[in-house]
Amino acid sequence: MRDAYKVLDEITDRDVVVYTSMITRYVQSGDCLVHEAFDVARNMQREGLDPNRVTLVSLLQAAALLQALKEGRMIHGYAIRRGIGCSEEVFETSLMDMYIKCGDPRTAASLFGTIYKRTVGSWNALIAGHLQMGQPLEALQVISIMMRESIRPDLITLANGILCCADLKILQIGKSIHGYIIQSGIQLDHVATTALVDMYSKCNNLVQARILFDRMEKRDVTSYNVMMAGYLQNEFACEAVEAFIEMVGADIKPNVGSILSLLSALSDLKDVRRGKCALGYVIRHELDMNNEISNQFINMYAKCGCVAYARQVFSRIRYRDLLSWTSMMKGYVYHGNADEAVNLFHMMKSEKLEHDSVALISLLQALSQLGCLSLAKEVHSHLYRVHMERETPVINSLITIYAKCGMLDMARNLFEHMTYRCLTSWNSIIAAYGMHGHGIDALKLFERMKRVSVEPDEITFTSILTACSHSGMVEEGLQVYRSMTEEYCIVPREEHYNCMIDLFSRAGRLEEAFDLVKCVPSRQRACALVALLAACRVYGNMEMGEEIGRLILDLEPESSSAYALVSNLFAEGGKWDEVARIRAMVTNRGLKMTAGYSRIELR
DNA sequence: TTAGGGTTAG
Repeated sequence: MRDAYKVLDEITDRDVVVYTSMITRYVQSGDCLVHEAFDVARNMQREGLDPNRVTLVSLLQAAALLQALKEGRMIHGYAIRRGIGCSEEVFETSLMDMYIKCGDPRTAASLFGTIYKRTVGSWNALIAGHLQMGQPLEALQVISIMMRESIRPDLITLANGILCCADLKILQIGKSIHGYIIQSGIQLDHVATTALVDMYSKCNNLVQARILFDRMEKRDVTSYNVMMAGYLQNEFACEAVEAFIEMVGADIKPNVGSILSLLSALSDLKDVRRGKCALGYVIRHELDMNNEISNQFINMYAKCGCVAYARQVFSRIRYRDLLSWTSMMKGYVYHGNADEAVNLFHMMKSEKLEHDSVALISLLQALSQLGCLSLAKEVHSHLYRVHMERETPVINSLITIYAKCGMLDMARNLFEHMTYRCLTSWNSIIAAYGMHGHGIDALKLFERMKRVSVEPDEITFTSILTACSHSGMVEEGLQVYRSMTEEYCIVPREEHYNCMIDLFSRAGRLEEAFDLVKCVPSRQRACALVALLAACRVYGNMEMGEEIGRLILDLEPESSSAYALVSNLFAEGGKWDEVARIRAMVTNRGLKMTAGYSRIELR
């Protein structure tokens, strides 16, 4: 390239064409030499030569590559003054492209209207502009208008269409675009195939995504990252890790995105061992341990129960951003160390960092654990000062904290005055009534929610069933349970079984409860068994109680509370030999019995 | 062409 420049120097009679070809070459050379294009243009002007349309198109491309909006605007202004390229498709499309890549898609969209004869290129630029503005639906509409005007889309149009469908999770249109590509014999390229993999996995069609991924001739970091993200979105963390291993095995160097997805998968799997390996990998391969990656390490360690490691990573970050603070706070909340989370919030404020609604949510969760009503009220009034009173997730957290602190009226009031109620808002208020033993009100809210066409999810049912169980509403609970499985086709999870077992147990229907326990996978059975054991004591069914007691001890031989429960049961039945035997087991295993406590602030 | 902290239950 430099040699070519020397050649130019040697040409004594330089004209616009020579200069323009130099500029074009610099633009095509790649990122590091692009800025030289502007130098050549300046030299050209110094020699009194005026750039022509081709020169300006190349310079616009340079501005787009360098995201140099200022230079791009200057070129645009120059073109207007000299009347170059106005209403010409190629020139206007280059202008649109420049504005979009420089982050000003609005100007690009307004330029579209001035083009006299539009070609696919100009339509594509408009579509790209909408996509960049985060308007995938508008982009799709442009594609359909374009098709109606009988303009044949090219692969770029179609790939952008696929991206829109991925964003909007519209499988049907995505599939029809894929079908159109096959029918019209357009050869799929690497970028379009990657977009298809992304679209199918975002639309939960992982099988099709993997088929396309496997058919790719050459896979790169991006295609692997897309596949990993697909697995993660569909809760296949194990497969995401395998894809990462496969990528490294194929000698493809992971980038920041790959590491972020890997850490996300490992935190889902709670696999701290491989999490530590990931840290080793980042250090060995001198990957930039930037905030993005550090924050994700904090999340991973916290999710795996290693809050101390998370704190170490947090402490080593030189310039902590909002995400670092919130991730660490969330880690503490997750492990019930709410005091430390509140401390962190204060430390963050003392470092003059502005919080956002997400940080406030973590703070509210911590305050909720501490039963700290006064501070929650402070947060509530603060929301109005900073105009966050309409932020649904924060209000949902407030509903929960008010309910947990005994202020059900306040929770209801917040709920009724919300501008927008999402599914979580309904779940929160139903849970609020449930925890106060107002089963009938919870059911009424459930009916109202259905009337306004909000589809309940598994959490809604957990809350409703808990509410029924706390209010002793066995028949209603059974009806809700049936509607969950039959009407809403929700497969009951462990928590639903536990609710039902609790419901039967409290009502003294011990046999039915015991039958249901058998549906829970044995590893997760302990919780249900404890509830049933308590019921056996209340209803004096010592025979079943003893059987359950033995089952609990088999399942949790290291849990001191399990021994306490079983020993109490035998004590009540006067079986002092058994009591002594269990006490001896506790001593032999070196376990200690600890007393429980609860904490709440008085109003 | 990809990727990051969000509310609810138990």
